[in-house]
Amino acid sequence: MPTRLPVQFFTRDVLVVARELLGCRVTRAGVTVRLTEVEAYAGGTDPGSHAFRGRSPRTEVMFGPAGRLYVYFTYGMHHCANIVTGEPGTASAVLLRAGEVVAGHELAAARRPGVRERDQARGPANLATTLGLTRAHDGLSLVGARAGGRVEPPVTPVDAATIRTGPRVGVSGAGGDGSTYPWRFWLDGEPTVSAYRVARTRNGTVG
DNA sequence: CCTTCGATACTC
DNA sequence: AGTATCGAAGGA
Repeated sequence: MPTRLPVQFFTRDVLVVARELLGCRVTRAGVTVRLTEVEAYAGGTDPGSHAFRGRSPRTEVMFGPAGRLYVYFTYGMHHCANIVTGEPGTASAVLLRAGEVVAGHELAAARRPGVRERDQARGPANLATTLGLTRAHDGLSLVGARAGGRVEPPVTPVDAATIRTGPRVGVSGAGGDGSTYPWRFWLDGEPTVSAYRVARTRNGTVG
């Protein structure tokens, strides 16, 4: 039996959970990814969070129990996956930004044909695709008996000295300076960590 | 390696 | 109108 992380792991402060998720293995739909990069979003108190402006049909899952997936659709074509954290009502979550495929390579390759193995789950939308996640899986639990996937602790413990932090990617500051907290966590030296991109606003559009 | 930029449709 | 992105194209 795999050693699945219990709901109590996720029902803690989002910054603690985000840091400890590094090196953990997420399994879903036949593919296992070892997480190398994540970001924390602190719900209603965080201008960078989708939940900052309160409840909506899209963000409903974030307000519920920990250990469930919050999957959103963005840029007209991409899905990104989060794991809900904290007590119900806090609406905090950890965005899964990148990982290394460690099992289910054939299925992963079928979902993203023609890409190098390193890039299979490099970037949040690529990771979601590799795990077969769409809006249809919003609310899917990774804990408990009815789970539709699982999260396991690292096989070999993560060396704390390799953990890095920095500003979150693509959070442009639309909510003000507060959206640039250093709440991105990654493992130094991992080739699967996504390239940092500065937020870019579309120009040339006239309303 | 780096940079810029278009695709695309949901959300508020 | 803005977006928690990606991949192609072109330059160094």
